[in-house]
Amino acid sequence: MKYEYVTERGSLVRALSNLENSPYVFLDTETAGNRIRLFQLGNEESIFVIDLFDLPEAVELIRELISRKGIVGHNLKFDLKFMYPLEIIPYATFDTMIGSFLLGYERHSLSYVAERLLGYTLDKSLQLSDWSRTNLTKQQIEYAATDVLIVRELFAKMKERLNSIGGTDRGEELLNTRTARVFGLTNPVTIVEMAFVQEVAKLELSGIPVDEEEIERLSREFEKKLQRLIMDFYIKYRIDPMSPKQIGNFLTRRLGLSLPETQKGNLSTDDKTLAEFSHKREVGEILEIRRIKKALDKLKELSGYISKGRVYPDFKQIGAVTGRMSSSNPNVQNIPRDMRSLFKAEEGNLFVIADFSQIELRIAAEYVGDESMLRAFREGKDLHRYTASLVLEKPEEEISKEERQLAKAMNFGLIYGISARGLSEYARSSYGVNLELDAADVFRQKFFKFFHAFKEWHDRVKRELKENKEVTGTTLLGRSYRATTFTDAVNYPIQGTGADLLKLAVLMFDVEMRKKGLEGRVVNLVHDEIVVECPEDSAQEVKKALEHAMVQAGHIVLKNVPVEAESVVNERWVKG
DNA sequence: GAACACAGCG
DNA sequence: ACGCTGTGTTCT
Repeated sequence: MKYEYVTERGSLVRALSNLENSPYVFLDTETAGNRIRLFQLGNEESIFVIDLFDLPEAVELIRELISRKGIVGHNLKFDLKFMYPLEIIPYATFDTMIGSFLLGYERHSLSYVAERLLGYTLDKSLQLSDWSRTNLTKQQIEYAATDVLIVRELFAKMKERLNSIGGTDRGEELLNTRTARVFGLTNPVTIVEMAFVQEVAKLELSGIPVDEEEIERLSREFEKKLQRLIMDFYIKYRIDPMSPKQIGNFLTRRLGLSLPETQKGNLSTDDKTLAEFSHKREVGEILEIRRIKKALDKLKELSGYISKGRVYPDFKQIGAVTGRMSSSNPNVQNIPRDMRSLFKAEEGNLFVIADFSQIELRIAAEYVGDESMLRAFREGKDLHRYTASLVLEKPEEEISKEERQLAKAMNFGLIYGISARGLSEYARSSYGVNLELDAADVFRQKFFKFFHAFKEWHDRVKRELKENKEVTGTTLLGRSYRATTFTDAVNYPIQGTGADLLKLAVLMFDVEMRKKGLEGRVVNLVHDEIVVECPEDSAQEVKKALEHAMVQAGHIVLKNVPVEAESVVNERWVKG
């Protein structure tokens, strides 16, 4: 393999000028301790391994080069998180790991993808070797160069495959972006995901500010409270309230409750099952203990990750096959609504909090082209109320709260692949609406009579699934997935298009902020919601920029239905 | 250590 | 009924 180990100023200058001949460079880094030791940069002909221990001044030159070049690498989030603090910011990004996700491969490590696409077997044992030693071994340097070589070959293959993904007439605007032009990409969702890598790196570097004192105070308070409740419960009943098994037996024997069975034949004691018995003292006590326990778990989770007043979660850019992100360590996408006030902007800053309203239903209406639902959205109707009035055949003004809830269950069922049984179950457990099975079926049929395009869509998916055992779902920006069950097949394009839209909105927000010279950073993303932290003086302008970006993104993805974003400015992460 | 149960979110 | 992650118990 041809590569050059660069440790002197003269060869550095030659190397970097050699890299000028292409709009992008292949890049990898090796880190020692907390910083970058090696920069491996390559083009189609050459690979240079630049040692920052010998050449600290290379940072300036690399910064200048990279600010004008796209970079191609595997899992670039990792490298970018070291590069951003050095103010090395690429002009565009292409990540072969993200490519692997988009092409639906089952694993995404460089070695797996190289094996799968190139037939190579990689030895990664040197990855964890000592990169801080003064003199690196020849093997280490060669190993460092190899990754870039592999990525270079992967890029060509992957780009071709990604560009051959067809099947969308949306997002033509995206062909004019840096990412599309630099790398020659044509599939809109590929363009979005490749550009989005930088957003995820920034998001992780930003972290989220928390009210540390309040979290610690509540932790202590809840800890004490829980200890007491558990102790009292045990003394009274000689039962461990943390054990579902013991609770199941206890409630059956002592209170004579007949509980349904779980998957493994135990007695179910979950919240939904116990809800109807909550008036009984023992059940009430269990539910109270569970409530406190859950809150304490979340407090502990958060407090274990606080560093200088912020938590720094890991975000997976593609955490679900649908393209949604996920968050962990800590998970900041499942914070209980009544605990969100524990997130507090830094002194002098405020949060701007915005979400898309009823976005999945709007997407569904457009996706299947259901004229009656599209019309309802265009007329600004409350869709749940509207559905209730159609199905129950009475004016919208006369729809009760409970009836609206029922219709809401039906509308959601539509997105998840409705069944009469599912509807009946869901209506009861989530909304406390009692609905017999045959009544549910009548409603379901009526529902499909009014939203006829949904009926046709469901039938088409069922038929195709029967014939081919699988159906390829495609989002409005061209993300695709092979579904093997009906519910997956109908849910994927809807949830997936929602993911497309959120990511595009964040990218457009970034552009908007730059254009207006505003300061502010995205600190959390929760599927249809964007949380930004910015200086308090500019919060109103940032709010406008965010709303604008979200609606503009909406116009790119959805052509036949209005998209609405609701936003507030607040010191804490609450909308009220 | 894996599988399950439970609970939080969209 | 769709998509996630964290914690604790229970089973192997």
